[in-house]
Amino acid sequence: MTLRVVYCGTPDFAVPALEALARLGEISGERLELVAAYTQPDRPAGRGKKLTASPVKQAALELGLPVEQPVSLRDAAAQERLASHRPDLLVVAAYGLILPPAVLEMPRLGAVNIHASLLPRWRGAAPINRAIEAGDTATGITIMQMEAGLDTGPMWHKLVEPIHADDTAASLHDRLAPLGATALIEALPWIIEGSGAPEPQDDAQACYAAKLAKPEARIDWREPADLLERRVRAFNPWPVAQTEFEGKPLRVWGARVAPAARQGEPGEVMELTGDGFAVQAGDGWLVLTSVQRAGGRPVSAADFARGRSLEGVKLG
RNA sequence: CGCGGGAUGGAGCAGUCCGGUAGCUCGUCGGGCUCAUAACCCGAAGGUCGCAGGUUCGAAUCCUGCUCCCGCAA
Repeated sequence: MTLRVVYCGTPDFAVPALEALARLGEISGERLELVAAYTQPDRPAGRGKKLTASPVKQAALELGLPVEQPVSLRDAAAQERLASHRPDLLVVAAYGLILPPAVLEMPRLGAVNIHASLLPRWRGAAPINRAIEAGDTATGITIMQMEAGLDTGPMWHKLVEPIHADDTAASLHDRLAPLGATALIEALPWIIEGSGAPEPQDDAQACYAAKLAKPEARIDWREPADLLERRVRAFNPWPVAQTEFEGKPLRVWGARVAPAARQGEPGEVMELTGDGFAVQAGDGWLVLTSVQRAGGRPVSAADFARGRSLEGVKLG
């Protein structure tokens, strides 16, 4: 008996699970065969707008898997194409395309999703970032059976991962991505054998992780320092918390909260510290420790402060 | 050919438009002051100004080509 698996994913987060599946070989006495990788179409990206393949596509090609990149799975042609792979199971991780009911019902075992939060908390597109922004002390991975709603399906498995005080979206992502692979492999036997029923989500506990948008990266200095500090971490590595210095964007890669020794205008540079410089926020000071101006590489805020007079300058 | 910024002693920058052998804030090293100090004072070392070519009496500065780094946009 062979279990035919189609993998659907796009960004880096989805790569470890794909590679883990490829390594698996067999599961529950069945031969596991990855028959195709679905990923989003190549997009113009980077300077020069060169067409760029998604991380999942690159990984799939290295694994020698057939790659499919439909623009949508809503139309009959794309669905027929998928059916031609005769999947027994769809494994989905940050794919970025909507899977219509016809697709979810096509494989014998349906579709399972690797989601980077402890559902029902943080359903949606940016669970890692929103967990940090909200100040959660733990998050994790949920393996769930997909249904028509957005991340609403019953849950097969969860693994918890603590969020450290200095975690950025980047560092947390790098722990969750392999954890997602682990969780998937652990849950796979139950899914295949249908042993035990997945646990339904309690909708009353649900909250949504809205997709990140560039405009919200702009720092509003009237907001409290502790929230700004969390956003700095939540928006690293993208879109990166940002303010304005001398009329040009200044990205903030690192910051910490400090009590206000004096009260200034929101955005005003209050004093230089050993590790950077303190800026007046709505409540308390935000000490910037790592910044990057347009055209430059990220530098420590202490370095940035050398060769400029910053005190009294207003950011914003 | 998407738009744009940058490359100057160990670090961060100024100087480039208006060519004339390099400056600032730090760091480092030596000395001094001090009970003491990441504070202060004095002094020193350290740069073929990204690479190659051109113009010129003379190029960090002007022209051409190249390499590398980065912001916007996606």
